[in-house]
Amino acid sequence: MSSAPTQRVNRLDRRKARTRAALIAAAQTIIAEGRTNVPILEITQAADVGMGSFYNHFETKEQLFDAAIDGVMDAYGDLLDQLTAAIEDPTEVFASSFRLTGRLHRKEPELSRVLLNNVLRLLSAEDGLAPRARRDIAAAVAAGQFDVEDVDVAVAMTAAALLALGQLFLGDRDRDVEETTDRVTEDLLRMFGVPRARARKVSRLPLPDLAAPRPAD
Amino acid sequence: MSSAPTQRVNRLDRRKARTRAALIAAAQTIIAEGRTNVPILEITQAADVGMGSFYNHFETKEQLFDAAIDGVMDAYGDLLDQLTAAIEDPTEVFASSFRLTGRLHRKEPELSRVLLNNVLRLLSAEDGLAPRARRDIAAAVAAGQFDVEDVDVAVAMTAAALLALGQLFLGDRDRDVEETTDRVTEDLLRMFGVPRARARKVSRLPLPDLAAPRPAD
DNA sequence: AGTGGTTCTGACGGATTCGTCATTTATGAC
DNA sequence: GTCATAAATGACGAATCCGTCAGAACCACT
Repeated sequence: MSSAPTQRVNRLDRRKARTRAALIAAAQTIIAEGRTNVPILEITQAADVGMGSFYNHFETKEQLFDAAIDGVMDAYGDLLDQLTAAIEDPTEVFASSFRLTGRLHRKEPELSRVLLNNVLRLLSAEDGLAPRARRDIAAAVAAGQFDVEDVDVAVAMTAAALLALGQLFLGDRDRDVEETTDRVTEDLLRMFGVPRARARKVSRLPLPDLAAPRPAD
Repeated sequence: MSSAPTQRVNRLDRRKARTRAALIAAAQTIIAEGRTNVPILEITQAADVGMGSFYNHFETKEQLFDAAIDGVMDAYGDLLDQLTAAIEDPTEVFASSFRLTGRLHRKEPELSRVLLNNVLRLLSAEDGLAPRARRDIAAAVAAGQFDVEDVDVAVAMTAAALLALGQLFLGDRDRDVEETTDRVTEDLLRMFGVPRARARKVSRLPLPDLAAPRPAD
């Protein structure tokens, strides 16, 4: 991106976007704490924004929460795409994404809790991560590496496995995240028809570093 | 007056239990509709019970909901045990339970929604279905039929697969429940180390009839 | 600096919900 | 039948929460 002083247009728009972002950010931390059902006033205070501002941007709390979760999902999805951009082999892309997300349950506990507290959304085909999983799986199928009859089932099983991992780590803090995640990855790959030896190898490849995802400001 | 034989136990206790049961039953249908957040008054009215009675039995709505969900889970778990009591082979017990529960997403949509709306509880190791799954899986492992290194992982994957099924059926009403459920069952079994041929066969065996579960009165 | 448009703000009235409590009803012992 | 106890009941005051609105603050443009 070139350094263009585009501040010419919209200072007003930027102000509006800023308070909207503040609301969303506040909502994200509140969701991460599992405490939906807070009064609107508490959200606006956490966002350091006037009470009335809420209604300038959203009509209901649910609307705000939806936007907040979408934001988290999209930001994380973008990060994943970025981290796996260098990998060409479809199976490896899938495996890497899954393994990174499994590790995220420990590295980013708040993000993990957002996932767990919004399971249906994660499983649902519309939002955030599911389309990316579908894309990756479809690519592997097209390349003749996965043998799955029904991509939707595969997507659902992937999401489900992710949740299962999160729940496992939540209930047993001493569990080895890398070890467990990689083994489940291997199981998943085998479930998708990848030969045993290759499944094992792919799920043990070195991983790119997972930095903290940065929600867009 | 004249006859006082088997009137042993307190009529008072029975009255108390009855209103408690009424509250729980009302809460169950409300939960099934996905509408937590109703005022207490609405629950007591649905239960045909005085407003004040609520506080004779519970301190918070969450307490009531917890009891209600536990009740549903236990009732369904008991039903499952009953239906699979005649089967001796551990793998078949596991597969039958899973397949029955998959079908339940269509046959008992309300129960299905209870599951989906309370995912974390279903996944959690403490309550309801998870202990039974653990028991069945452990039995299959002990019999040398499952090759899983970590029973907790297997339990979590089972629960997650169940949720994935529910979500799939919710999002695509035309999807074939039996077909999809049985295929996922087969995948799960193979993931647990069951040989391909046997996995396929076991996940296609005839099933006992799934009648509507009857919560204890 | 003036003007018109946009967003921000917090206080307020109205509505909802809570939890208590005095009273009533059902039960059991005598 | 009388008394004592446990549970049920719903009306009421307290508390919470919502959504609006009138004015302040901010911004672009001339």
